[in-house]
Order: sequence, then structure tokens, then C-alpha cells
Amino acid sequence: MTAKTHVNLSRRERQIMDIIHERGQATAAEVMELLPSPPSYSAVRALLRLMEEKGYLRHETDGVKYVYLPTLAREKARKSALKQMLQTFFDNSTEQAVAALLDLSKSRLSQEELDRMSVLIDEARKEGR
Amino acid sequence: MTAKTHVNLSRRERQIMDIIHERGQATAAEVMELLPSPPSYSAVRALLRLMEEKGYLRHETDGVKYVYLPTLAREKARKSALKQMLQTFFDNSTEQAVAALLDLSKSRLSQEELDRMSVLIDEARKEGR
DNA sequence: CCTTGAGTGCTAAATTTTTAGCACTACTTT
DNA sequence: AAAGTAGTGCTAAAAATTTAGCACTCAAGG
Repeated sequence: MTAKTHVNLSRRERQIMDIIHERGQATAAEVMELLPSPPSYSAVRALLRLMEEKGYLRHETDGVKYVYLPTLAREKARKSALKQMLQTFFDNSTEQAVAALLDLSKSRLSQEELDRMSVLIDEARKEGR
Repeated sequence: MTAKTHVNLSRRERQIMDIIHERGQATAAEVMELLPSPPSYSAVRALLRLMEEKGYLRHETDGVKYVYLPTLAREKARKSALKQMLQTFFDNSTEQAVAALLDLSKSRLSQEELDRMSVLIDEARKEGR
């Protein structure tokens, strides 16, 4: 099984996945803190438990408390999210997506960062050939 | 108001938004066709009507039928989705996102497309300077 | 014109999600 | 070793969502 893809996530589940992906891991208390219009602590815990049962999360114990982590490697989750976004918003055009990305962050990009991206593209060029 | 951001969308609402963003517009019948585990036609119509009421969609009439469109310009929706993804999966690193994007699509990219991306980066470089 | 087909809006039932609260366990502190 | 604190699991109620079905409108064809 693994992957009922994330299209099946309910609203809260998705919010929680986002938080956990963003931080890599999180405790119930942290999740609660970051949730918009957070419900009660016990509600958050219940959600986490349910999501674990459904296979979206797993937990490790840190002393007495639980730390939740995504089941799917971050790498894979990224990939699937990117694919989805490419299809939904960019007609599967990588070029358009890169353009939008550059535009979005242009003010924040250093010369060095841009140089490195340039190299990435050169490499892809070579590989493709 | 406008923008309860899309974090508030329910599962079905999100699926529908994705479909409509992907196609630019869609009728109830089309949406139904593309929905995973599609419910009845009238259920789809009801959802669309509700979403319009909440301000996520609007419709135009094409002869007798309704064609639904996103309220938010595609451009803006893209931007907000990208931002979200950058933050959730890439620690706000544009570089990492570009790398993942290239990796994801490497087999599909033509030399020409890669050249054009290269140009994009050069331009950003000049602007930044 | 009348009937039929393809669309719509609305309402309320069914299902799913979301929530709170209680009962329990395990440390820590005194 | 008793009491307190901080965590957990589970259950069932509350809220929100998703759904089906019915009543209506309009245009087209006979």
C-alpha cells in the first residue's frame, strides 16, 4: 500500500502534514502551537494518533514524549508535491515553473545562489546530450 | 475579505480547485469526470455552488450551462502555492527547489528548454546586480 | 404548444472530520 | 511511598463535509 496520495487528506490532516514536513518532526504541543485556529491539545493528539494509524506518520519517543515524523521520506514527499504543482499550475512546464520561482524570490537571491543554479542547468544540459 | 487562504479548503474543495486550476475552467460534468471516486452529479453541482458562495469560484454561462472559473487569477494562485511549497518542503531555498525541479523532469527536458532557463537565470543575475 | 432533455437551486440525510474529556501510566519531587 | 505533573489511548459527542433527490426553468423538436 503506502500511498493513498495526499489528495485524501482532510483539512486538518493536511495542515498537520505541512507542519511536520516543514519542521522535519514535531511533538503534539508544537503541532498545536503552529496550527491555525488550534483545537484543544487532546484533539491534536488524537489526530496525530489517527494519522499514524493511517500510515501518514510514525513516532519516536524522546524521553517520555512522542515526536512525530513523516513516513514518506522528505525527498519523496517533495517530489510528489512538485509533480502535483507542476501539473496543476504550470501545464507541466518546468520552464514556466522555474521562471515563476525566480520571479517569486528575485529580491532574495544572491549572485552566488544564481551562479549555483546556472551550474545546475549546465549539468542537466550535459547529461541530456 | 477575499482570502481565507486555501488552508481552509476541505478535501473535496481542494480536489475541485486543483481540477479547475489545471484546466483553467470546467463545467460540473467535467469536474465530476476528473474527480477521484466521483460522487453523484448533483453532489458535484452542490459543491461548486457552495464554493462559489464562499468566494473560491465564480461562473460564467455558456449557453445554458455553467462554466466555473477560479476567482483568484491563476498567476496569484500559482504564486501562493509556490510560496507554500517552498516553505514547506525546501526551507525557502529557491536553489533547492530548482534542483529538485530539474531532477524531476530531467528526462523530459530539451536542450532548447534548458537554454531558455539559462537565459532566465542570466537575466536575474543582471537585474540583481 | 406540449413534451422532453439538460441544465439549475435547495434541503435534509449520511458520512467524515474534528473535538473534548476521561481513564490510565510513568516519571519526579517531597 | 504519596502526590503531583506530564504524557498517553480511547470513546463518543459535536461540527463540518459530502451526498442524493426532488422541484423547478428554459430551449428545442415534433
